[in-house]
Parts: sequence; structure tokens; C-alpha cells
Amino acid sequence: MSSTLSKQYDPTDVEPRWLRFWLAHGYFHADETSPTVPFAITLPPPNVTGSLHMGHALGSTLQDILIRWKRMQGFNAMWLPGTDHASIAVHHLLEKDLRRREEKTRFDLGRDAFLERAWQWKERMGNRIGEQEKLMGFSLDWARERFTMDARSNDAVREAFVKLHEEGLIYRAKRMINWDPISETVVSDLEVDTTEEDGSLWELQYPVVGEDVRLTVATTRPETMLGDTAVAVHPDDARYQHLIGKHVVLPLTGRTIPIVADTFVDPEFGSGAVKVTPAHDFNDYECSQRCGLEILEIIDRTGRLQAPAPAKYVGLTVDAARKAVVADLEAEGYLGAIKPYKVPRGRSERSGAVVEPMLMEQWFLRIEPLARPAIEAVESGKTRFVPELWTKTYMHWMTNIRDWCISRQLWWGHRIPAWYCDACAHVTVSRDTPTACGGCGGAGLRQDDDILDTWFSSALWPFSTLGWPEKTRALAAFYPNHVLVTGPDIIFFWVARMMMMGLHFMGKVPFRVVYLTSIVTDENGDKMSKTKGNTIDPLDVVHGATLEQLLARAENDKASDVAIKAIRKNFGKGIPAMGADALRFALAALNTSGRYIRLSTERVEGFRNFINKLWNASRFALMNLDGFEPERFEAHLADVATGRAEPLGLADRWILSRLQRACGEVDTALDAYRFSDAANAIYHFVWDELCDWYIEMAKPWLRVPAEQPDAAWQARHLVTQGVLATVLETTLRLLHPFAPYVTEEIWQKLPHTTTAPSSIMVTIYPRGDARWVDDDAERQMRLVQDVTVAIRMLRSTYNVPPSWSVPVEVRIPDAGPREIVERHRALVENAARVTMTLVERGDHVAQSAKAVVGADAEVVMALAGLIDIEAEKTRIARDIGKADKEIGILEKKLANEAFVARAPEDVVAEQRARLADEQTRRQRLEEALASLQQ
RNA sequence: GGGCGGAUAGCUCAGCGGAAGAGCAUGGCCCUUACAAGGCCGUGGUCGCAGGUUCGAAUCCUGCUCCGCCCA
Repeated sequence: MSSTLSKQYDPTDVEPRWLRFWLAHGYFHADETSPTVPFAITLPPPNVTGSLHMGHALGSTLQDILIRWKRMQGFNAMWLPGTDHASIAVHHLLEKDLRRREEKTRFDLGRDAFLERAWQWKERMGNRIGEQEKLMGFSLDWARERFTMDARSNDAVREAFVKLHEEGLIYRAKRMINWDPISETVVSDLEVDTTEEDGSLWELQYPVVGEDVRLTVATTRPETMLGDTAVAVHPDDARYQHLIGKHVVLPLTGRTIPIVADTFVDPEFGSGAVKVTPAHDFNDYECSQRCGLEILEIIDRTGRLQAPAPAKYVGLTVDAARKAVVADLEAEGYLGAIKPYKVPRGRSERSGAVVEPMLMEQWFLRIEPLARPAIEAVESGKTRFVPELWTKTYMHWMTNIRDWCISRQLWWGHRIPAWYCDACAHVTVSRDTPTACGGCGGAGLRQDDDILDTWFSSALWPFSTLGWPEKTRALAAFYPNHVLVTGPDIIFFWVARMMMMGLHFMGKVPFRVVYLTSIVTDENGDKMSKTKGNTIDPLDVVHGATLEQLLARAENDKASDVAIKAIRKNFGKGIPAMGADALRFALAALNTSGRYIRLSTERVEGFRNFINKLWNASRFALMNLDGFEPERFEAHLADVATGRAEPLGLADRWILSRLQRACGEVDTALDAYRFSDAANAIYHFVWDELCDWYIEMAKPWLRVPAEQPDAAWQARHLVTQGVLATVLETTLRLLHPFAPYVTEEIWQKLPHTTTAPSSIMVTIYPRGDARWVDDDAERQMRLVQDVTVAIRMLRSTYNVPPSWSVPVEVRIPDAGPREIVERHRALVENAARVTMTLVERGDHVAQSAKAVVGADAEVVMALAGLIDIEAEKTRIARDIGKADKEIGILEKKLANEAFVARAPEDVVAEQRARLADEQTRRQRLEEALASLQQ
């Protein structure tokens, strides 16, 4: 064993080798015929338009931690990758490109040519995310990779559509929908961002027929008055009682429309009378249904006015019509006051178009029968949300859900399997492309032009990916999945819809747990976005990027000046290559139950340092494991167990005990999806215990002495090598799900028994083993550490150079602790670089500094020439002050009769013991101060 | 308007009924032969405000003040 590691961990050298190794060995693949218990996750598919962003990196890191952990625990762990076709996003990108390069719309190009381009583009871009996921070390089962628009998904979508149609849950009807006049398609409620924009409130005056009065109505959209078919007032509004049932003349149109009463009117708002435009407002439409009003559709699919609006306005855009209508109303004297007003305005997420509520014939899915089981499944705990608080969000949305408009007037997506007949009104809905009309048998069939909402296919994803509607073995093995990991912003899109469809088609929930991650923001808590220039690309963190590279890419993406400036500011020095492990570990460690992760490259650096720390600890271990044979160590341990060999040393027992506790903490934390607790438990074990104490204490037993070592030393040498190797190997396995590359690299270099597996990936995950937990060793070690730290404190306070091995006197009145320190004198002397005299008690030593260690011990260090009496007095006086404060609190507590009577006995006893300790400590400090006064 | 969170060290956050914690930042000393991406030792907090429950509250309840997010 002579492998040496470089002084610094270099991820760029390590990562590609192991990625290739894992893929070549097929470790990521799960066999559905395996008899072992399955553990399945389906990756929420990223959409093909993008590249891997920090949100994906976070969610997938957490999924990979779970998958690698469960795989190592012996489960048949399956993690299914894929991408989503994102129809509206793809349309938006391709159409933008078309406009820019060829000044064409998709309609100029035609459906087939457009789709051809979309597929080409998907082929070109679609693999990018997969490649990036591989680089992150995600152990996805690539043989199962899917795309939401592949042939098998198409089968699933058709099956689902036809079945739901047969069941009467899918229907076609004329209803209010949100229309995006730029993309010329329906968009879902969830794809509309409503914000308050600066606008105006116009008062319009409608003359009442047969009376010499005018009714004032207020509106933020005066142009829609051309489609008004009523004015509504609240039925209880005293001001308008006499007008209900009468009519007004609608200016500019000459039409006469009724005044109706409806409770949806807010009497407090404006004049208390509102105009009703049923075809272009959700509330007005509902009012029209209640009141039996006429419906006039005056806005067309491109957002222009159409008949029955008066000819004068036909063809105008909504904005132009608004100006014209306002001008005409004013000219004719029907315009009242105009006030500045914050107008809630819905905009399409993708195109930015102002969304137009419209009345249109579309396909809908009846939601209520699907939502009910999805609510019940969460209420009964068949699926549970982690963190739990998200349950409410889900429930709230599910209980207020409306029928889902599933048709889209786009081309990139699953075309609706419905055919219209030239000869009759029958609509044929069929799994296979029909040759004859299901109604009249006629052959003149025309398929519906529309496609399905992308989320319709996403909703089937947890089972369509496993072969549904066929009854495959994969489906039997891996459905339901164990957990879905995603961001809370996606609860409505994915979680809710997968729940509904999963329950409906499979009869079982699609996943038992929904884990919602934090949301990654920049260090100021702002959402990362390219336009702001504050995004951190995960792969830049992994591989590093210079400022020039970042700027060049931004230029290429046509970034704004604001973004360029922000990039210069945020990444002035570029981003150092930190490796996938550092990023993964950082994301896991930062993912607490809080809602946000404020990420910066500086924060990742801390975790890169951790990876490097582990690397160097391993480097040290490997340099000192020459000649180590695991088998001999095993045999020696057996001898220890039977008493034929010396028991293990304190440090050995201690580190093994601490390791077991760390394993237990990690196990508990991962079980509860507490990723940051798990990561931190490993971090602290490695850094604060293994590196800071054990390795230091092991050094004397590892370094081969100049003279021929005796048999006792040989035995300790073997034990120390064995414990170090064991602890390191276990730690690597413990850490592997978080940091797969570095752990594999080191693990492969460690000495193993001949029966060891070929990769750390397929070793067994450590579980806390109670047999190695050693309370006695931990207590003894605590004392050794306390004494050591006290000595170091004195050294540091008086700047005693590290090279000086100063004498100290350690005074411990009680025989028990004194013997412990005596027995482990070498540990203290080595760790504190002192020579120690142990005594029961002693007198004041002139020119010395003193430190008090709890109630057990005090340390006296002779520092002739270095001592500063005044500073020493100040320091001790301050400690006395602290002790006094503590004693005061404890005395008060114990003087409280109610406390002593009602608090649990062990709590009272604990407080008493603390008080006694604190008083002893104070006494010692007092003596120390007194001796300085002389 | 309805709902859900948050306010703890300079910053970012854990802790959620029995001694105030971490990382970063910061001060001092050290290139000690695993690691300067490091070591050792420190400094730093009326746990947003006001009440209440309790023997005991950062932790539970109520109100208030800010600050976020979601839905209408």
C-alpha cells in the first residue's frame, strides 16, 4: 500500500473517471424482476427548453441521496429520469426565433413544418440536461429514460383521455377560459400571473330608459362596454331599488340593456352599479347565467374587436379600441370622472400577453370526482407531505379546484384523440385513429386540431413511465413510488394532478411521501433569474468558470446590460471549480426546513473545504497504513474480545463510539428527510472529532519510532491503523450518498479484504451499532479534552510558542478523575505540547497562570517573564462574574419551592449538581485571584 | 380580501417546554512533517414588542409591529 494523494483534492481529475466506471458497471440500473424490496423515485421531469438550474440541482441531489442511501441499505432502488415537452415554452422559444430570423409566425410555417423543427430542436437540446445530470453524479436509471412525448407516453395519454371521456369526466363545452392572444391559446389559471398595474378607473354614464337620470358604472376596461348586456346592482341596495327591471341605453351601440339585481355586486365599490360583459369577464359570465342575459363575444382570438361590436371598432386591438371608445364616450357626453387606479392584470407567464377572459368551446376535465379521492388520500395519510405544513396548501387548492381546461391551441404536444364528422355532429373519441365516424359511419373525419395541456401527460408520469397502460413488471415493482421530491411551487402542477390521475387509473396513490425542498435564491434572497444576472449555474460551480466565460455566455444569451453589470459585480473573480461533491454537500447541508436557501459561491466554498479536509485526513491515513492487513486487525479484535489481547485505547474506544453516534444521527435524520441534520452530523464528526482529536491522538502510534519497537507497541500500532482504517472506511460509506465521487476515489485506495465489493456504491450503509457505543470512554475523553483545552488556552493567552514544551501542574483533588488523566497523560501531553505533573492540590506558584476546568481540575502554568498579573486578574475576575451570574440563576431556581416540588426529580437533581459544580469552580477562581493579589 | 410562513450572534440559519448553537465574518497567535481550501485560542445574543399559561418559555397561547410567499 503506497498510494499517495495529492495535497489538494482535484475534482476535475476524479469525477469523470468514476462516472464512467459507474455507468459501465450498470450500478444505476434497477432490475424490476429482483426479489428485493423496491424503493422508487421518479424524477420530476425538467423541461427540454432549459438546462440544469440550481433548483434541479437541489431537488435531484436530495433524490440521489435518498436513492444511494436506500440502494446501500439493500433496497432495489430505482430512480427514473426523463424530460418534459413543455409545449407552451417550446412554442414561445421557437416562435421567437422564427420571428427574429424569418419574420414569420407559426401559422406562416404550417403545422407539419413547425413540428418538424420542434423535433429537431428537441433532439439537439433534449440531451443536454441528461448530460448535466450525469456530471452531478446522479445515479439515475438511464435505461428507463423517458420523454413526455415519446410513443409510449402517447399511448398512455390516449388511453387516459379515452377512458376519462367514456366515464363522462372529459367533456366538451363552451366555458370561460383564459386566452393568451399572443400565443393564441388557452392558458391555465396557474399560468397566469396576476399583478397590480397602474391603470385607470373610468366612470361611464348610461341613460335610463324612460327616466331623466343616468346610471353611473365604473370600469377599468371601458372598451368592453361594447359587449355589455346588462347593468347589475345589489338586490338590497336602497339607491337602486326603483331601477331594477328597467333598462338603460348603451351608448355608442344604440342597444337597450336591462338593469338586473345580483348579489355578486359590491355596493361599496364605485357607484354600486356595475356593467356586465358576460363574454369577457369571469364574474360577469356567472352573473349572466344566473340572470339569463344575452352574451356578446366582441373580442376575437388575436385580441381584436369583432362583430357584434359596432363596425367602427371592428379590427381594432383592445388597446386601440379603449382609446376610441373613451374618446367617443367623451364626445357624446357619456364619460364621467377618470381616476388613477391599481388594476389587477393577468399576464401569460410565457408570452407576457395580457390574458383575455373569453368564452370558448374547449375540452374540460371534471375535477370534483378526481379531487375527492386525492383529498381523502392525504387526510388518511396514504400520502403525506414533508415538511407537513404544505399539507394545508395542497388541501386548500384541492378543495377550491375548478374543472380543468385541458385543450390548447398549440401544435407541440399530444393531439387530442377526437375526430369530427363531415356528415353528422358526432364526435368520435378513440384510442386508434378511426376510419369511420362512430355516429353515422361516414368516412369524412377530421381530427381535433388542438393538443392537450402539457400537465395532462405529466399527471400520468409516475405510471406511464413504467409502461402503463400495459400491466408491466416494472409497474408492479415500482408503483407506487416512495417519494416525490420537488419544489413547493409545483404542488399544484405536478403533485395535485399526479395524485388525481394516479388514484384514478392505478387505484393507488402515486407516492407515499411528497418532499418539498427549499427554494434556491441568490445571497440576497432574490429569485435567481437570467435577466437579473444573479443565477449560479450548478455546472459552473462544479467545473469553475472565469468572469470572461460567464460574460461570453451572457452575451450569447443576449443578456441585458443590467444582467451583465450584475454578473461583473457578483462574479468579479469568476467561480473556482469546487466539484460536484462540494455543491451536493452544500445543498444538502443548507436544505433546512426553512423556505429558502440563500446560495452564494462563498457558501459552497465552505463545503469544498470540508471535502478537502476529508481528502487530507484520508491522505494522512493512507500514508500511515503501510503494511496494514485488515485480516490481521480482525483477528486482533477477536483476541481483544476474548481477553487474549489488551483492550483498545481510550482514543480508539472514543472515536468508535462517536462514529456510531454519528451513524445513528444520520440514519435518524435521513429517515425524517432532515438532509441538513444528516450532512451536519457527518461534517462535525469528520472535522471536529476525527480530524481534530482522533488523528492527532493516533499519530504517536502510527509513526514508526527510530529504535526497534517492542511487541506492545506493535500491537497498539496495529490497533491504531485498524481503527483509523475502519473509522475512515465507515465514514466514507456514511458520506457516500452526499459526496459520491470523493468517497469512491478514497475508498478505492483503502486496503480492503479480498471479499470487498468493487465499488463503494454497492457496499452496505452504516447503521449505528450500539455495541461500540461507549459512554465511559466518552466521559473520560471529555475530561482529557477539557484539560487539554484549558492548557492550550493558557498557552494561547500568553503566546507561548508552539515549539516550547512547557511544564504544567494539573491539580485534581478527586482520585477518580485524577487517575483518568494520569492514565491518559500521553494524550494530554501530546495534544497540548506540555509535560504534565499531576497532583492532588498545591500552593500558589509565583509568576504563573491558572485555569479552572469545571469542578474537577485546575491547571497551573509557570510563566516566568511572560506573565501579566493585571491581565490575569481581569481574566479570572471576569470568569468569577460569569460564575456568579450562573450561581444566582440556579440558587433562585432551587429556592423556588414550587420548582423543587413540581419539577421532575432528575431535573431538580441536575440543577443541584450544576450549582455545586459552579460553586466549586467559583471557589477555585476566587483562590486563584486571591493568590495573585499577594 | 382569504390563507400560510418568518422575526434567535455582524450575516445566513438550526434549536421549538428543562444549562443559548452552527457556518461564515471577526480579533490574537502559528507556514507544528494530512490539510494555510489549514491549526490553536478567543470576542460576539434583555431569542421582534406587550401580555398570558407553566414550578420553568427562544420554545405553548393571545394581541401588536414589521417582512416574505400563495390564492382571489
